[in-house]
Amino acid sequence: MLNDYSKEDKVLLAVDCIIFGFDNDDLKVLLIQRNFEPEKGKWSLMGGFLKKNEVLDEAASRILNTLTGMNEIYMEQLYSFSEVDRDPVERTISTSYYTIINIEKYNEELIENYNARWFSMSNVPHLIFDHNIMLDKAIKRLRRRTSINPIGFELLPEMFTMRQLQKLYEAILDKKLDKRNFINKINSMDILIKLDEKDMTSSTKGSYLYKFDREKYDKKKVNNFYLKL
Amino acid sequence: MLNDYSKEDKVLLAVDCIIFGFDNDDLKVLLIQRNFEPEKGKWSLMGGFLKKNEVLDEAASRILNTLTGMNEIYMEQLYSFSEVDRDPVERTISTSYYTIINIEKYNEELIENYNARWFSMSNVPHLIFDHNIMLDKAIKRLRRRTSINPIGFELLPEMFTMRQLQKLYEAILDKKLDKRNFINKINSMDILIKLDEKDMTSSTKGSYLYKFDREKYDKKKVNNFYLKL
DNA sequence: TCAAAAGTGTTTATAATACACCCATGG
DNA sequence: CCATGGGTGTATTATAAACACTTTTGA
Repeated sequence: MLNDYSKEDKVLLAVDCIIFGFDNDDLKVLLIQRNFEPEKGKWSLMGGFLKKNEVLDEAASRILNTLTGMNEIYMEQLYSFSEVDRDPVERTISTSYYTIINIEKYNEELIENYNARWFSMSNVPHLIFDHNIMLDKAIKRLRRRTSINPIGFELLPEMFTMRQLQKLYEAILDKKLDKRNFINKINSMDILIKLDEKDMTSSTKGSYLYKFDREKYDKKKVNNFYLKL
Repeated sequence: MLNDYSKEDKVLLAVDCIIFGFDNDDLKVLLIQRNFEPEKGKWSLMGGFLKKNEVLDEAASRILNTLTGMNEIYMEQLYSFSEVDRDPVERTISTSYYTIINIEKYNEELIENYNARWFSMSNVPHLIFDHNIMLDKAIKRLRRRTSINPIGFELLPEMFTMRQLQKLYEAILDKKLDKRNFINKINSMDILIKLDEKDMTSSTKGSYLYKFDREKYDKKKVNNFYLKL
């Protein structure tokens, strides 16, 4: 008995990227308007096909880079979608990835090439194929993750105020959080450094700036600290 | 601009199944000893290739059925593994699925055809390819899931004692639980029906039998009740 | 001087954990 | 009559949630 790989069916393997962004207020998702068939003119997630010598993580990064010009952004694998007719052209399996990026750091030009636009999560259009399902799964996963692992490093300026951080969490979780409870919680994790500087742009009083303590963060991450919000 | 699918690389897409079982004491995993190349004679997860007109979930069920004869078992997609050289014969992506079954319900004959054996989790051999990594990811996921969603329906006889249920949780989580706290926790979920019958096999006093209240369970499941153990 | 956002602690409620003794029965 | 596993409740601790007033300063 021998496994003869040659008689097995091969398939196309696509990678679709759910790119979340945060603009100080709102959680948004980056969508492209397809200027190619099938479904030309419709909105869609950015995607591409896995190449022969590429692992899925690399493909996801490549696709993110193609659209935004960004590099070295952590992307997390979400799920593999395999409905037989999900792509009308040809049988295609899609492994989806998601990430959340700083909305101000993308490359405008690149985005324009793809007719890309940021959409508020409350205002997402109908997407091609099963992309709405992917997006829905991604936001649920992002919320669950946010409650377990602190996020934010990549999504905020190097220095940020507690208020910005809180707004990020509120945008992801889609609920208001109590200011005092939030600060207590974050402080109890002990992974931020409070700076002497203040950010004066948001109020007359100004608010203290913080930065992440990467070292402490890495040490604690090992045990996956649990953050309930 | 048009997407020409024909110039894209196609790949083999495998599905590997992590089949956990529970034998009243121990959490085990079902492995096969390969009687085919590559890696003939070595231990491995049961797997197969996705067929042209099959979705991944179906492939996973088919593979489980081939090995155990079992049907209609819920399998959960775990992760897609894509290292370029993970399979030495040919580029193969593998989407892994896991499940946990009642160890007494499998079909002996089928299992023998595949030289399959149940291994205690504490005693897993070296597996081919990246299968040890898959297994590790699966057990972690199973543990996390167990803390969030009650499991057990499919893994226990229709009627079971609190002690059996506790042992199942202990086997999955790999830690001892307090008897009284466990019962309180389970009761607070309010998804079990306590029967008048007792199971007399495990002690002289006998212990009450319970069964799942499927209706209540389905109602509550919607909100994903949280069970911390 | 006032509007707008920042900063700050305590109390209450809920959830998790720790813990020990009696019960029933077959051998 | 005793060894074995089954059954039961409370007190303590830890975590989460609710809650309101004062501060600063530029316009």
